[in-house]
Amino acid sequence: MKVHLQELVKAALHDLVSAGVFDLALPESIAIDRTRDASHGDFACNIAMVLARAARCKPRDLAEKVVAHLPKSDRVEKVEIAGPGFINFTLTPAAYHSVVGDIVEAGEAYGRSDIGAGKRVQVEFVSANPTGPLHVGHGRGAAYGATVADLLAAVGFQVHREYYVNDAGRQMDILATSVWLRYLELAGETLTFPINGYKGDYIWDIAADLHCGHGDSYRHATADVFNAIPADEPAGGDKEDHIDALIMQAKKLLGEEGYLTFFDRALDVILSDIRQDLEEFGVVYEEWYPERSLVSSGKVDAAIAQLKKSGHVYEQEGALWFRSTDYGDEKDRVVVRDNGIKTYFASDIAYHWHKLNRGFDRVIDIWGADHHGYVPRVKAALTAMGDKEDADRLDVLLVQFAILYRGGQKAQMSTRSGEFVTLRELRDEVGNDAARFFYVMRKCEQHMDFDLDLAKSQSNDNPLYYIQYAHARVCSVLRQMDEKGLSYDQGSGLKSLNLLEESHEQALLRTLSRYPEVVEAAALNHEPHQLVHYLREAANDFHTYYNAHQFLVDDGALRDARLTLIRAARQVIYNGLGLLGVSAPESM
RNA sequence: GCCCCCGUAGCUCAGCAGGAUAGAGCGUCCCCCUCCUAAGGGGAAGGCCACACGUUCGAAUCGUGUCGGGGGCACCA
Repeated sequence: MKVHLQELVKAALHDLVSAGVFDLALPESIAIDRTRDASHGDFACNIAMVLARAARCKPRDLAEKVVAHLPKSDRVEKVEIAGPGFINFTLTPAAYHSVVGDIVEAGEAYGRSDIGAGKRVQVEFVSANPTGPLHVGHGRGAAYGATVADLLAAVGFQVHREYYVNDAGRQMDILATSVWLRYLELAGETLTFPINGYKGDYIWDIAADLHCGHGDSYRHATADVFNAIPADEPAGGDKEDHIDALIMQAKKLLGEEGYLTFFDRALDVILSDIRQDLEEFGVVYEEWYPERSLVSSGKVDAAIAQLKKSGHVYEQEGALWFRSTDYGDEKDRVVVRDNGIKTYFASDIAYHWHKLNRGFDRVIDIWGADHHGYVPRVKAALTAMGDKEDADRLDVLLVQFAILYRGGQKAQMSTRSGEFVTLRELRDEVGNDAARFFYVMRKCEQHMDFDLDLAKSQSNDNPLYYIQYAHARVCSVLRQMDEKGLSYDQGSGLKSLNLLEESHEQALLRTLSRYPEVVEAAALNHEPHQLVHYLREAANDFHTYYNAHQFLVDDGALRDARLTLIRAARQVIYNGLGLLGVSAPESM
């Protein structure tokens, strides 16, 4: 529709210029916007104000000339000039009636498009360290990432969803060591658990499982384990030195094979738990990309070599530094520590470098907002290694924290304390639908207060129920129709749409026609919340209509028309909820 | 100190590639079922869009600065 109006205006301007009325360059694009107020018609064009200066003409006069030269269109009922020089278009009812046909014809595909033109987009999200169950902070990234990915797929992008598994590095060693220490306790040893170890119940579970399977074969006396280990923090030492020494001790006492038994089991159990959790949440991936494969295949070394080749690398005090300040970072960053261990930054560079070389047109990372300082240095490295355009293909979307409130009380979410609220607990409490919906209700850069009581409430306070109820209500009407022995004929309904003359019907039609634009905007701007708000409006239009008019009327043609309309509304709500990963119940 | 996000109705938030009287939900106050689920609908009250300058025909929207809230600034991952 917008395109149609743009063409009309363009044609009018072309006429005016070629007739020599104005001497100006035709604008690249002509803005046609939905009006906010129905008294301004359906669409408005501001072109007269934009061109007024160049045309040396008052906006309203210019607008009048444009209107006079507009080609005729059967979809436009009237054109008015208003305010400072807006050209307002009011569409004919027939123009809106065609929307119903479009929806009926497209069904579940209504709202989908191919503007993505099959371009390959990778969306990497969650990627939480496999050191414990997902908590509610990860949940927001999961819901947001999954929805953004689905939206992009809906508008024609070829989407590759990926979870980067940080299964190498120090945190994993701390995990393996934590499990071993718990195992020792189960085997009968008495020890003081390190302050920096993982203390969650799931560590005990994994340890118990291993103790069950292997008995005491990995048992060592506490005295040997803690022999020559520097003191932990409560004892006046450094907690980092303490845990690092314990890791070394575990590797030494257990040997490579024994150590890997603990390491692999912990990783397996936790990763499959995460995978299952996400699957139950409706979040699935095309690929789980292990950091270990990056290391073992030599990609990290290759990346470092590439970085060296760029000339932006130097050695200082035994460490290898990347001069990221050359690219506007505030300080240089270490890539290889003086003890020879590569930093997390090194594998991250390698991962992203490799990602950009995997043939994606666009790469989207979804990170927690606490990582924002990381963006410039990753981009700096990619720019140094390739060219600027490579780095520009990477979009990093930062998701702010979600804070849970239960009865006004803030919930803990520290992975280390063992007293966090897990995603699974949240899902059990409010259900998958409410969790998915509430997480994407706010734009991602907005700090979010997640009100558990509201998400659980089955009342009109809860926007999710309001939308789902609209869907269920249509289903209910159709059930009533059967019970009353009334007939419905879609073909007749489509032919009788001209009977839909009520203002409520016009309003609903107008809203339904917007759906494809909303999906497109939500996808391209990575803003699922736009779809949430739209669905609420659509549900509102439907509920209002429901209250104002009877659908199951005696007049067969009118009944067919109205039922066709509300079935179209149901389809749009169904499609929209589907994109949000939320169910559309047939009865409530 | 530097960087990121936020500051719109009592509360939670839309609106922000500039546009015509600033919107919704909740809460408050009225009203609507002999009728397809009242888990609904209609109406009222409620705002110097944090503040100040600037750009513009036009600023909640763009720019700069100030103030307030949240977060981040390791040879950790």
